[in-house]
Amino acid sequence: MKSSIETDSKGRKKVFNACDEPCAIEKGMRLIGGKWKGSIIYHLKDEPVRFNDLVRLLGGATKKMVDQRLKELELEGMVIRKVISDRPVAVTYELTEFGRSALGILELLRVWSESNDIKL
Amino acid sequence: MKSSIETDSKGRKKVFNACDEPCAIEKGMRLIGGKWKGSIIYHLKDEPVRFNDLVRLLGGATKKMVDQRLKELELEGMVIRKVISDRPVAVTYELTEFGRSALGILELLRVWSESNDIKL
DNA sequence: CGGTATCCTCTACGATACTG
DNA sequence: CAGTATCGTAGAGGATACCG
Repeated sequence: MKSSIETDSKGRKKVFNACDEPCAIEKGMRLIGGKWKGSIIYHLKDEPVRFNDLVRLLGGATKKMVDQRLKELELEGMVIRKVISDRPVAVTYELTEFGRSALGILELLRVWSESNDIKL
Repeated sequence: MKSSIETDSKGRKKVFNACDEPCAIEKGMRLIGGKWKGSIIYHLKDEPVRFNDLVRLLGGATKKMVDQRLKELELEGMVIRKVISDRPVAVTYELTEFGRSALGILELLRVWSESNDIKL
């Protein structure tokens, strides 16, 4: 098990441990966890979707949130942004192959989550 | 699509939309997402584990964090706390059937996450 | 339409010390 | 050993307004 120690500006220490198996889970969670992220990917499963449509589909997320998540997803290589036309401006987002490879997990999660009703 | 509006103490409004499919994903994420939660469940997959062992296994999580997550997991019915002995105090945590039912998702997530190396 | 820019709040996470 | 208590901070999330 590797570990590293960093010291912040106030001289406080932070320990980063690199355990292997479970950290793969933490890492994966960072990719598809986080608010709205999984939902966004799931909404793109069938076809490209335009920005404002996505905002509406998510129902409750602000533009800013969706925008942020989309940028993360783009950086991670899960989503591609495409400009369809200027004047009027039109942009769509679609999944990459990598993004598509996450759908299995999300589908499983969705089914599992629906099959039992935990209140919050 | 149902939606509700709440007003907080400062008179600010919050809109809660109840979309169906993707919200199942958000709901599921609340159960197994969140820092360390997935990892904790995954560490309990084979056998009951004692509190401090869990803390060590996670490598990097503080007692407080582990304690908090375990309490959430207990409330959600995914984990059971068992007092093995007093003097010396010994407690173990193990998965319920429900908790076990989440292992498939986590295993899939782990494999997926390991099979591609996204930095951060 | 597809975003930015601002501002604000709350809570999640963490370091550390202490207890039965 | 298995927690609780305290205190602190960064940043995630959100309401709202504005822009090309």
